[in-house]
Amino acid sequence: MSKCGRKKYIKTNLRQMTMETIDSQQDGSIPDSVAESESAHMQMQTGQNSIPTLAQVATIAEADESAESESVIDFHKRREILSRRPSYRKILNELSSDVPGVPKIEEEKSEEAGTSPNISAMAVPTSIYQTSTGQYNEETELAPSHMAATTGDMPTYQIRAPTTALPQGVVMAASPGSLHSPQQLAEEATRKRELRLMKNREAAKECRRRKKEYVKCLESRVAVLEVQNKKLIEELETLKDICSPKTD
DNA sequence: ATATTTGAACGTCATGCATT
DNA sequence: AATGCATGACGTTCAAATAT
Repeated sequence: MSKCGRKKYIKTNLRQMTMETIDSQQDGSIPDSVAESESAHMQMQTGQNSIPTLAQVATIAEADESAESESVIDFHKRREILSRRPSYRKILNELSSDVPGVPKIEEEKSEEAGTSPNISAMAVPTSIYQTSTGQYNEETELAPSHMAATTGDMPTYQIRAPTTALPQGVVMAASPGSLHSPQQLAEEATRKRELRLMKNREAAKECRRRKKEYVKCLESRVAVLEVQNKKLIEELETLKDICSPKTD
């Protein structure tokens, strides 16, 4: 790891979560139906009635850096506090059913249908790593250990078992029953894992795309409502003037 | 000019939910 | 119950913006 220290990540996440907290608590900044469905959904799913406060998050961040023996407990505490938030797609679709002007996030079935059946046969080399700029590098097999999140240490790196045992893009059609040797079983497990990761990778991309769409949608709705609000205020002022003319 | 911060995007894991 | 999908959370990387 070069310039990215762990504190930075905590800080970054803290900032993000703070913004979320502020956003969700601002009066009027979120349409009521959204806010209601968010909180309702949150309670339904997690049994919690509040979003973590800044102080809570800060405490968590500090606790994260404390003694190693407490790290597992901290991790679970943190998990509980940072529990799942309501699905934005659900919120938007609920919103759109209430408000005719709000478009639904569509499923893009045509695209999905084109890709998913062939996904297992896609020849994506798993030893290639795509950078954020879109270029592909040879993967160095250095993967961040997720235990780093629980220990509070600098992220440790573990050497991954090379995933190049199989020719990538070649999907073996062996049924589980035909696998005998431990090596074959291991290969099958690796293949399944790679397939799962690839599918999840694609799902995550799609999910982010939808999320961006959702955010854009909300932003445009805010813009529309602001204009509407302004007009109504102006109208109110005009009516006030008419009803109570100045007697000078 | 260099260091630091910030924001966006990514891959992976964990988990809730719907379907089979 | 098993399975697959969708998505929140997390850690990581990179580039642009900002501070020194």
